Amino acid sequence: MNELARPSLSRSTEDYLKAIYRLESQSGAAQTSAIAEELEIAPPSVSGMVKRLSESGLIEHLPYRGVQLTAAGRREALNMLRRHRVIESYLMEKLGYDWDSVHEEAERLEHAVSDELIERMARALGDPQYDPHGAPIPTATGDIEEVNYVPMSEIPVGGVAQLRSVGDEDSERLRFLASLGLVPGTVFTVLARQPFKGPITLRLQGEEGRDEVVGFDLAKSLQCTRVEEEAQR
Amino acid sequence: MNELARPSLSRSTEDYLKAIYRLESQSGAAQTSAIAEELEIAPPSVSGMVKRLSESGLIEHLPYRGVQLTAAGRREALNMLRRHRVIESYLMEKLGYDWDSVHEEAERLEHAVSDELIERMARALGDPQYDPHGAPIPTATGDIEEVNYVPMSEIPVGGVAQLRSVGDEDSERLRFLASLGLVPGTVFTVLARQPFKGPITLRLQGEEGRDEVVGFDLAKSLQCTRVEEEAQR
DNA sequence: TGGTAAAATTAGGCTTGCATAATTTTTAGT
DNA sequence: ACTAAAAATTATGCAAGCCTAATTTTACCA
Repeated sequence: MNELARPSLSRSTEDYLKAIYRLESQSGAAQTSAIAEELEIAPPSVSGMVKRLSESGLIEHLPYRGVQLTAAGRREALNMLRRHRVIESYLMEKLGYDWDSVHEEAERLEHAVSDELIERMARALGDPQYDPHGAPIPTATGDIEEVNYVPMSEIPVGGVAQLRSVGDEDSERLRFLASLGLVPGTVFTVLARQPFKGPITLRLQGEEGRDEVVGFDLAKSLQCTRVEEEAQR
Repeated sequence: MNELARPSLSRSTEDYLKAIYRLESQSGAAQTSAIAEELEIAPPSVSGMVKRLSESGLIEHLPYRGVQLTAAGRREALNMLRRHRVIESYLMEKLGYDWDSVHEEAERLEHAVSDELIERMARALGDPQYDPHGAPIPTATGDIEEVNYVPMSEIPVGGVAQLRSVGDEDSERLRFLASLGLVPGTVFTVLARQPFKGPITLRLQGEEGRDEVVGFDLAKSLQCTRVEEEAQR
């Protein structure tokens, strides 16, 4: 309620909340070891921090069971997500950053900017709903669009889909995707799928004759929406 | 020489270097107690940090005598100054901040931005030489313009001068200055000076009939250059 | 030159956030 | 149900940075 009295969380705290949010979204729960791996920190360090976070009322901790964000914790996590994604959008749009290099810069800036600066950046961009990697940007009030994407790895042969979201963390991976023509918005048809988690062959729309092959694991991380077939004819 | 291998200083370290640089510029030397006052930290804490900084080769410490930046320390301090001033310029120019509110935001951001982002911001602004408060911006190579300003408090009655630099830290003070029409670039004539550190009366150029009175202490902090009299006739 | 005030440092303590080693709890397989 | 492996926690310890209280050094003045 009180917008002013933000005790301002530590950088570490903010990173923990982000990691827990991500784990909760992906797998429903956040285990100590998973947090440790996300943050590249030893598990006992996580145990210690979890105690502090739960004493601050940002998470709820069931010992030996895992951790959940409280409403307050989720609010902070979404705020960080907003910061990160607005910053990425701003750096690309206004300062000429490449999509494979914004993440690192945003990772540092998100802890330093004020809410006011974020709102000014967002306004300067026309309040975008998605960041350059296709991820939805939470609103200033802490709402985030529920996305219902399907991984490219699950689209059957003959299926037509549009790439929506690619994740922003690995810049080499992003450069590779760009070299394949795979950016948010790209529409493609699945031409073939090898069994045993084998590669997937795509035909990209609008680039006559451009076929590309994508490994299964990579395809699993590419979030897509199905497209009506007739729209492609 | 190696641009990549920056161990990246802590926020605290960066603040100490900035404070020491400022004190060296002003009074030639930096004493423990002066650093403590600048940073609003207890003197023994400064003693402790001074030991660490001098072990890192950023400052030279003569016990009980004071502290001096090494070449490496000065380089870092100037880099921080550049960051701060480029950020202030950018926030005002591109994101609509007021000149009395940029300082606080820059104070946090300067520790988080990369050199690359600073260069991109500077380029987007056309590589400005001065920040919005009139302070010279060090170059990316660590050179800073030697300014030779005279405090408004030392300009004799009848003297004509141009306000150059006002300092950026106190936002109330900045709002007050703006309300008097005193911003970098303002040209004025000293109409009267009371003795015993009394107030100074100015006539502002170009705003017919606008006379303002400024207290001595405030005038002492307003850096000006003298203007040829005939240029004003 | 002695004595005191100011400045600086040392001594000792606290919190945050990390680590490793040891221990406890949970999970899963037979 | 028992037991080994996996997961989590507790026990300790460390560095950075801050604090207050006590001590040392320097500076200045009569």
